[in-house]
Amino acid sequence: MSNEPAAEPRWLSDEEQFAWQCYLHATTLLEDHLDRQLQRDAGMPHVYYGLLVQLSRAPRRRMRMTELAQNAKITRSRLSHAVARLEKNGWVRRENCPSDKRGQNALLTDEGMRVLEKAAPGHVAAVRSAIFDRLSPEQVGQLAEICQVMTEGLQPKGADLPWLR
Amino acid sequence: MSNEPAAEPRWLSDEEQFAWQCYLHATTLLEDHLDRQLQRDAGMPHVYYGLLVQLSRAPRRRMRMTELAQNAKITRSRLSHAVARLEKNGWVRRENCPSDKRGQNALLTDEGMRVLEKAAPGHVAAVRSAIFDRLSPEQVGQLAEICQVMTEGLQPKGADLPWLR
DNA sequence: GCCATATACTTGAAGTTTCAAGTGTCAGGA
DNA sequence: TCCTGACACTTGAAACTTCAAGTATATGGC
Repeated sequence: MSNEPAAEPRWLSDEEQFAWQCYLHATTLLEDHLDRQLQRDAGMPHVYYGLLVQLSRAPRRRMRMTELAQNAKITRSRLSHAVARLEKNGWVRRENCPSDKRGQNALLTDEGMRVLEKAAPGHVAAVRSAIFDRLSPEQVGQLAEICQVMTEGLQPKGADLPWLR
Repeated sequence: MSNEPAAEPRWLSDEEQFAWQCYLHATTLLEDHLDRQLQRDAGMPHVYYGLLVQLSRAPRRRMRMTELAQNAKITRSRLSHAVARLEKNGWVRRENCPSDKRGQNALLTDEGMRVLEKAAPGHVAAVRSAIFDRLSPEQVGQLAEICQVMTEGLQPKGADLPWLR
């Protein structure tokens, strides 16, 4: 009968509102902190660093663009721009995908690997001191569980079709 | 004796690494989701919406720029640009602070209030369906606790001195 | 083979954020 | 009073992200 955004919105309870505020503060402060740390120590923002990490873990240090974007949870467009920048730095290179002429692989160069290895200790230290050195093992488990639930809600079933917009 | 970034970095354990991955995925997907939802339904990104919310809750719907920036956990510079944009939309106005000629108040206009009220239900619904409708009450408490701990680590003691860079 | 549609990726412009540098005001002491 | 340094905020340029549109290849009928 009705197709509207809900007759009466269910507002957040006090507990929920509080948790939401805490969440927003913590996540923005952390992202900010990591961005600054990496920009200072490695010359790139956090997301770009994440891309290098993904590539470093991939089979031959290379990955299809779309797969990389999916793993990093960013749009293809954003990845295109990011790789363009990383390529300019000489940390990543593109190569044509042999099996699909539409496709491109992004691959981590030796220099990119060096940059990554150089930046990693500082980055881990930052993540540690912000989170894992402060939480109990139970809390780490709780955090993982909570985030998994959230991800499920945001990334429907098959998670392939309306992929990110 | 040594002043280096740590002789041997303590890497993350498997559990920690897993939790970290979950965290990154969940937070980027959520921020993305909310940005799109609000951009579509209210014509502004999530952070800007947060600013309007803060103002709507302030005494006379107005607040000093610095205080607003602190509450929202963003830099003053970012706030300046954001308010400039919101002002152009007619949702916020600036006024000189009577007691301090250096200061400015940002204040929510009636139109800004209307936009906010119109957007709020959809936003709450989005937050709900992504988080609070999926977590148990215990998990909500755990999340708040975890985020509080993180925030403490990122926002030192007095939290006023080296305030955000 | 040919067509329609889907997929893989790129591009340019507009919007947002960061960074460094700038203006003007305040507060305390010489 | 006149400094000096701190504070409140702004500004412009560069970097990054988003959005919509574009190119090229693949795939599944017909």
